Amino acid sequence: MTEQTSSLKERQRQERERLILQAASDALVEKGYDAMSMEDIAGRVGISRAAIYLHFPSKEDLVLTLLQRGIETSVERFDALLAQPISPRQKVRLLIERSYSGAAQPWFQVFTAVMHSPSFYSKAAEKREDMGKMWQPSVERLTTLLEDGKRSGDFDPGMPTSLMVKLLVGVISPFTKHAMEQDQTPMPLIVEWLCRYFLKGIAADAADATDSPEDGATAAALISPSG
Amino acid sequence: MTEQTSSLKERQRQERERLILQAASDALVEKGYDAMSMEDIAGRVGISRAAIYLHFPSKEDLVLTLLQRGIETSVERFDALLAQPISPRQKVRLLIERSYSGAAQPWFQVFTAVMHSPSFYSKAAEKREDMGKMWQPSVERLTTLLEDGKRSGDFDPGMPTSLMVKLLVGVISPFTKHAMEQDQTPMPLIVEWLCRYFLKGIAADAADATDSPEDGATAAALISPSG
Amino acid sequence: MTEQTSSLKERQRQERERLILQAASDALVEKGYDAMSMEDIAGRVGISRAAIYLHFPSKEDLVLTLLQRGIETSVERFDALLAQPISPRQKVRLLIERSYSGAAQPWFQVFTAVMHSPSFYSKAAEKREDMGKMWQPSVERLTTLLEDGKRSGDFDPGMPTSLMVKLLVGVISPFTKHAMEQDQTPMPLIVEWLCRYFLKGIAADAADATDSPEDGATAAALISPSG
Amino acid sequence: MTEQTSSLKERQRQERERLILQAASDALVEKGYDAMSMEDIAGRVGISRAAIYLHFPSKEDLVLTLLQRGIETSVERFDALLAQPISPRQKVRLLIERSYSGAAQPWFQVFTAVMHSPSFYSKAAEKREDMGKMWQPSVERLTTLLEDGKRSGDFDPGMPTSLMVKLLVGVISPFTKHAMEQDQTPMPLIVEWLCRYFLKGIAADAADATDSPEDGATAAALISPSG
DNA sequence: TATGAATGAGACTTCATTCAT
DNA sequence: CATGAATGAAGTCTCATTCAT
Repeated sequence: MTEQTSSLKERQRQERERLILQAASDALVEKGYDAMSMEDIAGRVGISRAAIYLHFPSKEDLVLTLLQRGIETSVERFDALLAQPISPRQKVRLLIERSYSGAAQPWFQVFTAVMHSPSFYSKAAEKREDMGKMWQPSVERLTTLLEDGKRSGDFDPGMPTSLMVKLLVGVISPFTKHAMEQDQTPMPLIVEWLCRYFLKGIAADAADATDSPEDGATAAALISPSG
Repeated sequence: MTEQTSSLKERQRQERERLILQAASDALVEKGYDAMSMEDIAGRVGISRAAIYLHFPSKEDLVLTLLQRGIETSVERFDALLAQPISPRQKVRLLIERSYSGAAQPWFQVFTAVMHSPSFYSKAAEKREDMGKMWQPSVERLTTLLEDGKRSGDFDPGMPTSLMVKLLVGVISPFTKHAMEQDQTPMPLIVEWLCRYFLKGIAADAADATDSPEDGATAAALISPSG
Repeated sequence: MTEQTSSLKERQRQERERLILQAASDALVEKGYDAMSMEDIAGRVGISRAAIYLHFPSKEDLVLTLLQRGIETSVERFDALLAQPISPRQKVRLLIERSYSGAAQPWFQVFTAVMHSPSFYSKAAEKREDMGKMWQPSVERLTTLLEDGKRSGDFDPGMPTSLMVKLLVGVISPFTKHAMEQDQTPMPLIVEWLCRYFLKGIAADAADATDSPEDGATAAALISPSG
Repeated sequence: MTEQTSSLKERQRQERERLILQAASDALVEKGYDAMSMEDIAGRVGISRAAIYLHFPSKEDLVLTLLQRGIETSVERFDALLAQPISPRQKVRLLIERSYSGAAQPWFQVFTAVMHSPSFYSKAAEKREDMGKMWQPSVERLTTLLEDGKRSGDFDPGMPTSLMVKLLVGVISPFTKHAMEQDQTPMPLIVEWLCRYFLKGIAADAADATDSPEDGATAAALISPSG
């Protein structure tokens, strides 16, 4: 019986925790890390500030947990996508399209909101060695995807994969999304153009489609002829 | 003589003001709007908090001024660049390269830092109608540049220019810069790859280099066949 | 049980609030609105500044509440006095005597202290339409009292009641009280003389006890012969 | 020559001082002591804050001087009035009427404004033994006037003169004036009624017009039968 | 467990006052 | 003589966090 009770309580506890994280997520996206107060969160959940501390030891840890949960979810979705029997180009397309669909990952917005808050970033850096490690799993998946594409001849094998990853992240980042949403162009078109843009940008050069000799002459020398 | 005196004092005053703005700029990039305190700024300059108020009526106005000054400077540099007798592709290259050079526009970082602070953004929105209007002049210049490139056949005439502008801004944004700086690749190479990436991404399609029929079949239909 | 608990907490809360208001009252009378700091109040109660904000959203609201509570109490006492089966003259006497008794209404002092603070007055005017409306109920009672006296032949029916009210308020105002307390004369005597002064001052003229023709000749013409 | 120069400079200096005092007077009446800032004064005169300190060592002293000058002027006017060959009743009338005339003594408003600022009052009390001494000359004149009236049979010889003085001061105080100005009654009528009120209030009792035995029975016993 | 109460630290801002020029 | 510049002290208010109930 104790077990059942405990289990029930535990479930309630986790539900509470989920609600808090959800509220924090909303508040974070809406106000940013600094401007978000514990009262904001408590108010949305309908509990007292103090109750939050029964689940998380500090505002900082609360947000850190939020990120971790988000990443876990995100990685699962990544894996599902990557497991599909389609070409790397198609996978990239799906990834971008999904990022711009309405029900997209709110966690990504959270992540970005937090990344842009130096006051959190510096604090967190002290506590957990490197927040960047949370990226790791996602980055690994993207890396695999893009290298698959290189091998299949879709993507330029000369471009460092780490750069490609960052560029892809840039395309699907909520910051870019936010910027695009301001545009008059209908969203489906925007997404289509984004896909084209990114895919062309990292595509393997068709034949010798290098920049014409006039521009980038010097800089281009830095890169071994991409053939 | 009074003129000289006045001029001297005025120069000193402006110098002080410049120092304050510089300090604010640094603090802003380092800590973000909310976490930056007036004491942070005063400390860097070596004056008292109260002294700042001799130059700016509030923290908010100080940052607003910072943005305006930055934009003015930025637009001038834009114009100088655009006036050069080189191709649009070359101009875009220069623009990107310059953004990643050491002495690049810190104002851009400031702008981005501020854009990511909802607490400032909302306050400022009340005061000055639309902070977005400060972007206008820069956006206009980029628009002209990119449309020139379309006419010269360098850039894809099918892609909406407003999208191109946003993509270019994304490439030279301090957020992207920050991400790139984490990469192991030497900076000059990164920049070269960035240029290629962007220019290829928005390039006019060579012949019929559309996506192979397999991918984007549906979505591509949204865009009139680029042939 | 929960009810009792709630009731207990609520009672404690109200007690705290009362203590804060009391302290604010003292500080206000002693220092005036501007010079009174939240620290002054907190210190008297033995709590921290921040604790005050758990009860009142701002200094201004705290004082506003103080006034409202005071008026409510005051009006109740007015009503009790006016309900007594004595003549209007007697009621006026009682009113004055009570104002000068030791345990007199401190709220009146508060009110006056606040009325003399332009900085509060202007702020409050913005918030609540007209602070003068808080006077209304008290003024109405005094008006009724004095008009009763006119009808009973005790008071001069020629003098505008609104003037009488203001004169009576003047007599019982803490400013007058403060002045009187500086006098050497024993307080009971002072009060007796005050009563006589006021009652004679507003008394219906016995017979034709108008000013002798010599003085006020011109001005007196303004007032229709009080017969 | 030095003398003339000195004299000229001295005159200019005094003129400046006068302007400062005038500005302070205005600001004081408008904002009260605490809310009035040195910048308020400097701004009205068109000089810098620092310049004020060339004439007065502190805000406190500035206001103290303001009071002294005001009293000096006031006493002169008192003397002129008292020297007139009219009855005490007439003199009181004139005094009241003048207090309510448009060009009345602004210094009185200043005095009251200051009296109502405990923060100034307490500070000043520390510096100059007793601010009350500044009243002295004025009080002496009023005392003389009222005792003359007692001797002439106009005023009640039983009422302590010091009380009469305070009551008279109350009638002509700017606080009363302010209250009266809120009334609908035309000002000339108000003034006439005020005169009547005060004169009747302190008048010698016609015959035995004591309060009817019912009221004030006990208290009245305190005062020796006014016959 | 959950909460109301409490607080210390710190934020922005104001202001009387001083001083070098 | 007058001023712009500077500041220290103080004031109002916010917030993450703790703790007794």
